[in-house]
Amino acid sequence: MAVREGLLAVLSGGPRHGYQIKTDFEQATGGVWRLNVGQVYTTLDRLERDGMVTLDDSGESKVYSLTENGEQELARWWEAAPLDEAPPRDELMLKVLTALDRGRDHALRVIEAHRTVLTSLLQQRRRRMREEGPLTDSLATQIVNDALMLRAESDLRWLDQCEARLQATS
Amino acid sequence: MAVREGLLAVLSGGPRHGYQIKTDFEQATGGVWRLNVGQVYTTLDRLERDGMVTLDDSGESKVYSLTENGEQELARWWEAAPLDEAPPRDELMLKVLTALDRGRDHALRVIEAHRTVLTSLLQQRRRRMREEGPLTDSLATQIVNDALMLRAESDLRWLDQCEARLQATS
DNA sequence: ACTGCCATAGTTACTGAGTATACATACTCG
DNA sequence: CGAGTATGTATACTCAGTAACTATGGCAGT
Repeated sequence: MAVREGLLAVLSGGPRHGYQIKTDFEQATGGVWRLNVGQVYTTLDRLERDGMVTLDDSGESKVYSLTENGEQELARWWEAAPLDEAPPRDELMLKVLTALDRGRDHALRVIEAHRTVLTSLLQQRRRRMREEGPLTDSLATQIVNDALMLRAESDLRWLDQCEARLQATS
Repeated sequence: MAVREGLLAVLSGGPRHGYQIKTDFEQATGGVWRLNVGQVYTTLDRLERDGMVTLDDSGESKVYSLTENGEQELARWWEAAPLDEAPPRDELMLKVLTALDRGRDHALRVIEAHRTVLTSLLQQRRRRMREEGPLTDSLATQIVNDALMLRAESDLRWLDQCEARLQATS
């Protein structure tokens, strides 16, 4: 349920219609998260049903606006940190864990393969960031790239740690 | 599509029935990822439809086994690193990005709130890991905890970096 | 012996996330 | 002027995930 709140956030900048919400959302995320139009409209339908937005159908196009409820919901989302939530299912983690079930050696191979790819991916991103980033990228894009790189670094560190733990038990 | 492959991975350990697949999967992930039974069976239905597993209905309970196709698919999944994939939608990132759209100050408040919570969460996990971990936890649980802590650290570093970038543009 | 609880085993119906595609109109570039 | 592209909306579909139900067998306590 993140797109839902994302759309509310866009609408907090003022009423707009579906297509515009989509493009605004994509721009806010520096273009990394594309939205399918269909998803926007169905999500808006649900938001309307739940009293978070209202629809003005009278003009040419359908214009959505935030309601009081919607604003409160949005404010809660921005403030609230997800303390108790179950950790998001992570594909890399799942791969290693299931591979581990099939034996230490298999897990080590999976770790190695992913480390190689992740490393080169990270280097590419670093280079791109150094060369073009500061000149061409918006603040949003820079922030997104920071996140992607830090995430990749953290994944790599984790792979190393997994390997260490596996070798300790051999 | 991670549960799908997760179930295949469990089945690669030998034929078993739905409920057992569920419990095995949960055990493999150190108990952090619970599966709803319904999801297991519907996913197995799709896997059967796609020729990844076969169902033996003759006995008391329904026993699923991997097919050739299923094994190949699974091997591909374990080997292949997701190079070109779109970055996973991350709730924290989305919060900060949309908040940024509503103004620098708002973004700074959101960052600050999340940093506080994340920091204490991380400390809790660190303490738990130091005190109980090595004695009671399985290898899977330890590995999962590693991932959660590294992820939290990376998120914190990212929040710091966001703040720095925001203050640089003020 | 009975009762209630828990684990095992499976089914069904539902919501929500996400994709593909169809169908308009309008602008714009060669 | 026509082809392509941007804007705008709608609908049908698959997959992910949850809730709630049935049913059976064991076993713990009274």
